[in-house]
Amino acid sequence: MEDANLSVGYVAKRTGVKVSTLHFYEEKGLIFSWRNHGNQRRYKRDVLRRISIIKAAQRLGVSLEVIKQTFNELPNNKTPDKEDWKALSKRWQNQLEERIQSLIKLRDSLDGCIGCGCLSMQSCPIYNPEDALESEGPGPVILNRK
Amino acid sequence: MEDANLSVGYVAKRTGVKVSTLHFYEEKGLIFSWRNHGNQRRYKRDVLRRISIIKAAQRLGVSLEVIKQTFNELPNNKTPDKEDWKALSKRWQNQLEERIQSLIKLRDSLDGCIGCGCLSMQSCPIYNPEDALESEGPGPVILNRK
DNA sequence: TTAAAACCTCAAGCTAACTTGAGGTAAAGT
DNA sequence: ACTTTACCTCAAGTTAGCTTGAGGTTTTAA
Repeated sequence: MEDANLSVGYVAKRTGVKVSTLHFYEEKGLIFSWRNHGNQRRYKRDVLRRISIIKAAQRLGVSLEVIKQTFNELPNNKTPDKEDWKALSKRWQNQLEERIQSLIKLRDSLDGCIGCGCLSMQSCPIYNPEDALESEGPGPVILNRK
Repeated sequence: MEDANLSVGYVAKRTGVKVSTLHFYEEKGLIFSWRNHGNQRRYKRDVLRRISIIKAAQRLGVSLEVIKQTFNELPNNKTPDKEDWKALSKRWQNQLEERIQSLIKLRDSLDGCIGCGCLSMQSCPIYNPEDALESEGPGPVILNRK
């Protein structure tokens, strides 16, 4: 009963993502399936958790590429269990923290700059990324709307 | 001397953006130029400030579309002066603040979730956007790298 | 048994913010 | 005068993360 074979439509309904997204994730190597007699995708139940993790990580600002790499680091590319998720989320939490700090820095520079209005390309802290904000940093922060 | 006619190459060098980007901004209606005898672009000096503002706003997470709209709201689509910039940056600072708060909320949920590991699609706060994070919210946070 | 619902593949489209390239003209340096 | 550098236009390509559509097959429900 535990390694049930779930259809793509069922998985879509349960996770709230579209069927096309599941196809897409599979193509990208983020999830896996086998085919039934009539060439239709079938999934193990753990795909649900895998997708939860993908979605959670995305909300933390982690790209699909990085998520995939992370999965690959787990023995046998297994779906992260409780302990794994603990480690992953700690790691991503740190990156989140860095991004928050960057934004706070930016907000504070802005405080200083409002009223100055110089916007000198050479010295304005709003314009200039010198302050580690972009230097090698954590990459784009993206919270997807909708 | 003040409304000098600057070449596209000069403006590119001074602002650190590529010539193709200047073409692009012009096409999008973010900056303006006239042509010399030989059909080459010429800019007023204030284009430098305009580009500074575009870049600054982008770092605050404002899209080109919104930047353009904002410029359009200024009388005669003039380049924002010190006072204008004060108002604009205040406005954008608020949006920045909201994004920071969203991320902090997310970080804190994460704190609670690490160790729990449930990731229930139905109840996990990391997965679920219920907490105003996505609801109509401030839109995508994007810090462009490079 | 038949019709609707679900599934399949593959190609192309979407958004943002640009970049690259081809093919040609103008301006500047020697 | 000649050559290099700068500039021009227009079309197409790039990245991420998907979505849409066409044309066809399989499953399921009545």
